Amino acid sequence: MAEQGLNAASVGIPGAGLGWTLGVILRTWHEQVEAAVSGLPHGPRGYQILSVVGHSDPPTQAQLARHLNIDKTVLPYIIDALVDDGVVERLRDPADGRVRRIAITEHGRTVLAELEAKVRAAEDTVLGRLPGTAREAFVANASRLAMMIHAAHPTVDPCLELLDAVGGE
Amino acid sequence: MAEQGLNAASVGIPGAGLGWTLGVILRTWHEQVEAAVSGLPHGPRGYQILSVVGHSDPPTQAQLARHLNIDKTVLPYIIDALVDDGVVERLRDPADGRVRRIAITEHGRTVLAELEAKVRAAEDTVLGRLPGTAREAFVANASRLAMMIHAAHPTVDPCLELLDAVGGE
DNA sequence: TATTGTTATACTCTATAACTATA
DNA sequence: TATAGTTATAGAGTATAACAATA
Repeated sequence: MAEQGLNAASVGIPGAGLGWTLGVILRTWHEQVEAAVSGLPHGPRGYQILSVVGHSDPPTQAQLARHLNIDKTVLPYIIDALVDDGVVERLRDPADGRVRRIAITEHGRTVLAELEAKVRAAEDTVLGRLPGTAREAFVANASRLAMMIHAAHPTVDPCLELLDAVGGE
Repeated sequence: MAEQGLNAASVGIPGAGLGWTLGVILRTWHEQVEAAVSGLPHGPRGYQILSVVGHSDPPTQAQLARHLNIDKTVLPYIIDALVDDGVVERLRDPADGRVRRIAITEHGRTVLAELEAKVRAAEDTVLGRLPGTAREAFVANASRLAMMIHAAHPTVDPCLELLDAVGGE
């Protein structure tokens, strides 16, 4: 019981490489944000949807599924819960009777504003351990990398405008 | 069907913030590494265990579970599969009859060496989109952050020696 | 009494398939 | 024929609870 940690011989491969590193950070983010957005249905998932819907023209469910990498078969349940909560609504597209566009409601905007403040605070507790410049560099590099990956992925939406705005190659 | 992507209005919150960013990167890592280590039981999970065991003194199962954030009840199944594969073995600890220390076998060392080369290549396809300096900065910052989080987490192993080697505060 | 390892069970999340309505 | 959305079902992954062995 004296020794609880792993031997220092693992310095060469801290934890177990990049996957361990990203896993630790993402898991912490998830825990913090889950606590921050408790109340909203489906926690971080529901928040991500509300956030996208709140900052873009009403997307279709298929677009949301592709963008957030959520299976299209689980989206209806989450959307239903968010509609019941009164933060989003389903709009019929006059141009295409098949699609349902997800729009944020007025109430949803106020909820989103509150949650964004809480999430910012939650992310501060995660990233705040890094000095300012390192933190900014980390977020910028991660964003850039994720958007390049996302843009290159054949099955998901291009998001090329975003890429240009950030400087992908 | 003309427009497939999301509106550029979401530039302010690319995707849906930090969670989206880390999720995209980690998911891509997982896909690539899963393909790279196919053959080893339990894919990336099995690889992470083999990697830790191959680079440290034989840890107990409880230590492995805490370090890799795997529930202690699923570890026996994974270890069983790795033992059946002949890459690790369970050793009894002379000092404590309860614990089973997991050690890599000779065969396991050759398998690990091969897999590490494949994983390095897989990670290159993930991170290779970033220019060299940005990539190094990203990995260094991510590592540092993850180790600080890990060290601060009360329920997991301290790993303080690792932290010192990298420069935590 | 607490801890390591194990097993069995239940629960959650995700993926598969099939159906409708539109195009 | 193909796509958007929905539903029901099956599977993988994860957590909960209980147990034996040891400290």
